[in-house]
Amino acid sequence: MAKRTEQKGTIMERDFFTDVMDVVRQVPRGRVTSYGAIAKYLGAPRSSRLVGWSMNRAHDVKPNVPAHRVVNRNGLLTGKHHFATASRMEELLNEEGVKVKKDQVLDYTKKFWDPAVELDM
DNA sequence: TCCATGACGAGAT
DNA sequence: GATCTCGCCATGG
Repeated sequence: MAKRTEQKGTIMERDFFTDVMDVVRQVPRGRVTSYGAIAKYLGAPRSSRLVGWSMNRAHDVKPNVPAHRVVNRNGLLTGKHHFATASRMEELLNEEGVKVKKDQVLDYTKKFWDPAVELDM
């Protein structure tokens, strides 16, 4: 796990990007999380956009990053257009048992996986 | 250097 | 409950 800081402002002491990748890789199969949840876990609850920014550069990262398990706070597959094909994200989720309807994760609240709760705190 | 943009989110209207 | 507005911070023109 990446080193974190409670202090807002010193959060970038370590690659925010790497932190995001680390958290996303820990999302279990069949579960999803949100950009905001990750941002919050990393100590930057207001910087969810940075999470999205990081995800944009996650396609090349060596250890596979299950980016399809990250959706926005509404359980909407807002990042599907950044995958190889627009249907790739939905396919991957379905394979893991996460049903998707119209870019919307069904039972989102049940499938939701909050790192801040599931990991430590 | 200033401005617009973005896989977002929360609060206000 | 649908929309709008603003905050966040890195990037690119």
